[in-house]
Amino acid sequence: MEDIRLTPTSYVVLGLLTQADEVTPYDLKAMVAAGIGNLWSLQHTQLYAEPERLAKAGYLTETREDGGRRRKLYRITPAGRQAFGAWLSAEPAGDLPELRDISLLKVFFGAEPRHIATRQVAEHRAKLLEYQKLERALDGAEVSGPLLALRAGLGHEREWVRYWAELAGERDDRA
Amino acid sequence: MEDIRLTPTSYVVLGLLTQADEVTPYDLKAMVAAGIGNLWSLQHTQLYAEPERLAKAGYLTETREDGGRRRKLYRITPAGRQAFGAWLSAEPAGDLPELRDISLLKVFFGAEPRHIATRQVAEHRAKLLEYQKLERALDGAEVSGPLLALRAGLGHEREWVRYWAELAGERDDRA
DNA sequence: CCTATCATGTAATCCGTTACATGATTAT
DNA sequence: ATAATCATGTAACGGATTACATGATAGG
Repeated sequence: MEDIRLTPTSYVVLGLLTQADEVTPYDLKAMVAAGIGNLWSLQHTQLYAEPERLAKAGYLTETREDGGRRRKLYRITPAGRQAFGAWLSAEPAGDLPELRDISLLKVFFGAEPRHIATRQVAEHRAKLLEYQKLERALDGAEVSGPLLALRAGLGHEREWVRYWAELAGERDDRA
Repeated sequence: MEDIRLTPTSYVVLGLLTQADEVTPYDLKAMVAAGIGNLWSLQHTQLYAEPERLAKAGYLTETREDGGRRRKLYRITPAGRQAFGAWLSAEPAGDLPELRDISLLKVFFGAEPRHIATRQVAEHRAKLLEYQKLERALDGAEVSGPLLALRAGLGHEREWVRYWAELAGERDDRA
């Protein structure tokens, strides 16, 4: 039973496992894609490595299928639930997120904004549409964590569209 | 002369070096703090490691002071300028930035939003004020990369304030 | 049948973080 | 003087990415 440091990646995995029964890394991949991936994405290889790490520390159990592919199956343990619950209700640390946007980095360093902006507007508009579709899908259901998070995404995508549109000279007054 | 992969960190360092003559890692630290750090921060240790890496690959030259502390001094080479220029004018890859906000992650997974939101509003308001002060400092100067990047920061901070204020039940209609 | 794409994984590399450490300045 | 903070680094570790690889399934 090793002692490991829990990272955001760990909590994403633990969080998903609290909502599922027993899953394979591939299931996790699908779950990530279905939701949190939009705000905190993970490479598929991490979805193999991280559960293994968590299992070694006692937060998950690892079993293998008997027949066929003998895939690995993970399930959260009480210790895992406990650790996740503790994190969930703990005060988040005080550091604010950074934009860390490559395009913006280039603008900062003097890249021609117009060109970059035109493409960025298009991409952010596409993302915005995707989110709006997702929002409609959640319409009617009661307010949930995923819905609240989605709304944050919507707000920021609108802001990106507004920002890049202005830089592109589009003067779009309504995102 | 090793062959290295250039990361965003590399470009931040290269970019700063195009604007300065000869600097120590500590100078870099100050330069990062003065601006770029708001959208892409770096640990101080990276400001020791990364220039070394870049120097080994021929993008920087490394010299040492003769007297006193014998600090390391870095200067960008033509190869460095070339690499930076190429990156700057290259089409940014298509992947959009993610929010990657721990507080939002907790909300997604069902943490009580009200409590988290109250604190987040305060912190984002503080950041917003800081940006507004910075903006005033740049007032009058012509439009520059840093100013444009700052405006992106302002927009997103306003959006965060709006978002968290609503979750906190503040109903603030004007960020 | 053959070819893409999906599903499932392992291994190596390496960048970034964490931990540690100490010399120089400034404040009290 | 002494404490505190600033300045300047080194070393180890580990999580995340990259590269590689192969079995299953579906489409043509």
